[in-house]
Amino acid sequence: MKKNYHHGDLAPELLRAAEEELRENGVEAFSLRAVAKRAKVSHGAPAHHFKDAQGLLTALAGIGYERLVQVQDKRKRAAMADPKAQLLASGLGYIDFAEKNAALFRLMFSSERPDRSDARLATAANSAFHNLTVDVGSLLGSDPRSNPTAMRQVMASWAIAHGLADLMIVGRAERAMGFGSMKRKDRDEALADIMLRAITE
Amino acid sequence: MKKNYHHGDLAPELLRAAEEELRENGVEAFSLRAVAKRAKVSHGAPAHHFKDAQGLLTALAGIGYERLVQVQDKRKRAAMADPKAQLLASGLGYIDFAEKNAALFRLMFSSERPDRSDARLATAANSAFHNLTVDVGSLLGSDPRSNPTAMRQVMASWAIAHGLADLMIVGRAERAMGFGSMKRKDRDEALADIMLRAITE
DNA sequence: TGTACATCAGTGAACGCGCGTTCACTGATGTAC
DNA sequence: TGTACATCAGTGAACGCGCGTTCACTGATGTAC
Repeated sequence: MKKNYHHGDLAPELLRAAEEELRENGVEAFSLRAVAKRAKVSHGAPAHHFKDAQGLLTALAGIGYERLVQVQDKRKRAAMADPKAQLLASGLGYIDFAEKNAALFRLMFSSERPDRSDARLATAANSAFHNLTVDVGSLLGSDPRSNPTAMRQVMASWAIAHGLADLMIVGRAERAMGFGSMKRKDRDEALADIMLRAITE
Repeated sequence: MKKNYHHGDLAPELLRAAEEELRENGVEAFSLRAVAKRAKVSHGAPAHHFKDAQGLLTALAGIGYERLVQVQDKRKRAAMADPKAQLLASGLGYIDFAEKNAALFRLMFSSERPDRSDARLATAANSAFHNLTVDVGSLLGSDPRSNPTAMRQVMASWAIAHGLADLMIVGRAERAMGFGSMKRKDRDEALADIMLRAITE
């Protein structure tokens, strides 16, 4: 690749670098200068693309939600078509994403750094939730948004997947269940069994 | 209170100040100097009681787990004696604690700052988990540690409470369920209903 | 009870560091004519 | 196709800030005799 004075495509490059920084050093140690350095660009350059560190992290969190949905969709396509299997696939995708992108998951759900009032971020975050609502809707055969009981089922499905994901990231589920020594398929089965308990038709 | 050169009881005072800092500014903005300032002590003083910021946060996280168990126990004492009610009370206490101590909860479960290999912290963290195991044990009438299926029930109970708690802190459960406009008792009922879905006898 | 002395628990100045942000600059690119 | 010029997207020096940590110090407390 030619070494230009102008990078040409710095914005996505910064996002990539930011994600790597996050992965290696965690949300709490995140710094804009380190991102610029990793992107091999002076530390003043990001200002031309993102207002500040918060702007960059907000964009990155948004991308995270989009990728979360992608991971879930991939799982769903590989699963059986019946509503319960689809809902489980969503949950497994959720956990899968969290495990493989722990720091990003943290940024998305537990960090104060992204600007949660940002419209694009809110849209991306809601779309993941919306998918879940649809899944539960087809399981129950009704639109959850008009039905408080169904809404609780949505919440239960989300909470158990989210709880498992979050506890797995800290290593607490590992200690309790010993996932580490299990084959991937067995682990998924165990997780599905656990989530299934929170899914009532 | 007399204004002494020696504070006399600085260690607990620092822990109190640290918790206030956490509450007001969040984990990500935590600094030792701010804690010292809040405790009305020079910024060099904490070194006599805690090795560094990590030491202070590790101790604080440990205290958090102890308080979590206390909140749960209080709820359990106020609940019916049957195992299912006890388990639900544990869950409601968990959520209650998380809501009222959001930043501390984050420190305990999602932060990289405490030293997770610290023996006291590990003990405190495990004790909360142990209580849960006991509750599920008396619900199922067997010791979960010798029974993989029961262990999954433990994990399900924990995950749904943890997931609800974490999602409530970020305000996501709020948006879905509208807890804000509910009376405390109704809200607890809704939460119990959701958690109940993950509890199979 | 009094004195000498060790230890404890603070103070505050000093250090070096990485941070975000600003700004004058400059090379590269795109556009008008 | 060539030239002039505006705009874009970088550079790198400079700034002020809060941070953690160190260290010589000093006031308060506890203990031995």
